[in-house]
Amino acid sequence: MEAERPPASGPGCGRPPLRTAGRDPATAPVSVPAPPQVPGGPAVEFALPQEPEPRAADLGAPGAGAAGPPTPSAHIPVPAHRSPPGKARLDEVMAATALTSLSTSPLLLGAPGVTFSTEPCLEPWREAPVQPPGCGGGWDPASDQSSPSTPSPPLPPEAAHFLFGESTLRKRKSSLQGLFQCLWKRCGKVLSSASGMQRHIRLVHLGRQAELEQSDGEEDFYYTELDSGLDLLTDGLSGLTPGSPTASVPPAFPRLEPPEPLALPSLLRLPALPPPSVLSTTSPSQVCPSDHAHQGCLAPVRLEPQPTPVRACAPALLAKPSANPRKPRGDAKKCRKVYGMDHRDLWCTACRWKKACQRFLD
DNA sequence: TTTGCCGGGAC
DNA sequence: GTCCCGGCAAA
Repeated sequence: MEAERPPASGPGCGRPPLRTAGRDPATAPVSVPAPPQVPGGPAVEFALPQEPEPRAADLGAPGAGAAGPPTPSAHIPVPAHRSPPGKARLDEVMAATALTSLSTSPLLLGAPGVTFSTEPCLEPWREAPVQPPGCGGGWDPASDQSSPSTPSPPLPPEAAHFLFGESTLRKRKSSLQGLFQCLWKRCGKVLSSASGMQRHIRLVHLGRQAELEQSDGEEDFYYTELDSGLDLLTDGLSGLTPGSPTASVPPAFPRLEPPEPLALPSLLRLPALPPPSVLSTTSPSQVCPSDHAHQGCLAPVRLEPQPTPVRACAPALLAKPSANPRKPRGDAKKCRKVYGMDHRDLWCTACRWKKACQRFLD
């Protein structure tokens, strides 16, 4: 009787299988695979693909195995050939950028980047126009159960990095560097100061008055600092320079495009509940290589002047997990199953109390 | 239908 | 604090 207690509170110490094997003649049939969940293997793998995700990625990147070769080293190392760039190289890159972004976003083709004014509205071009007036409010009436406008505090810092960390990082960097390039399509203007660039964007692209000092950082999304930005930029493009310009674009800023053609819903759902473990165990930069469906980590995101989507994702991300904290239910057999109803006294306390099993953790 | 366990109540 | 259980949702 008293021997029972330990395992309940000490997850690591008590391993039931021993007991199971010895004393469970009756329930034996069921308890065969008691150990399966022991290896940490599955847990880790599961982390990323919460849904039939992997397939989406495959679809996006046809058998060519796009994920294979380029991704891993794509965004970190900086090839040597890039060092002596020169203006010509810049122009190339810029041109390619413009071209590619144009080809990937039909929406902007129709509307030369004027539609999204200063409205903080979340992704106006994407969301259905039916959205209620206070578009800042709920993005999806159906799933919006938790407070939409005020994301719950439990935002894992890593997640934040993953989402908008880029912009903040960039800001930090930009204070050190000198050239800033406008990322608006067909623009590519290069200025020497961030403030100048912001003004340029505000005036020329956003149609704002320069007087409106309140730069909410939105402009930051539209330009990039050349030294650092170029690397990322060219990294994204490096693959295409020689041959087909449009070929390798997708990986650059797919963040705006859901991995699946079905688009929006899946995009918003994606973040549903990235097990915190994943986020914490892998640094943002490492996440991508493994699965470029997460392109979120690629800086070039900002290549396209579509600021809001980036942010729009965040609230969705945050809202979801808190909305349904319930665990998916692990595959591990629980005390109930292992010991059976008639050996309830063998269950861990949690199981006895109908709480989450503490002995057979998932 | 079974199972895991959340939420909440009783003690 | 421990203990129990109604009831929900996933399998």
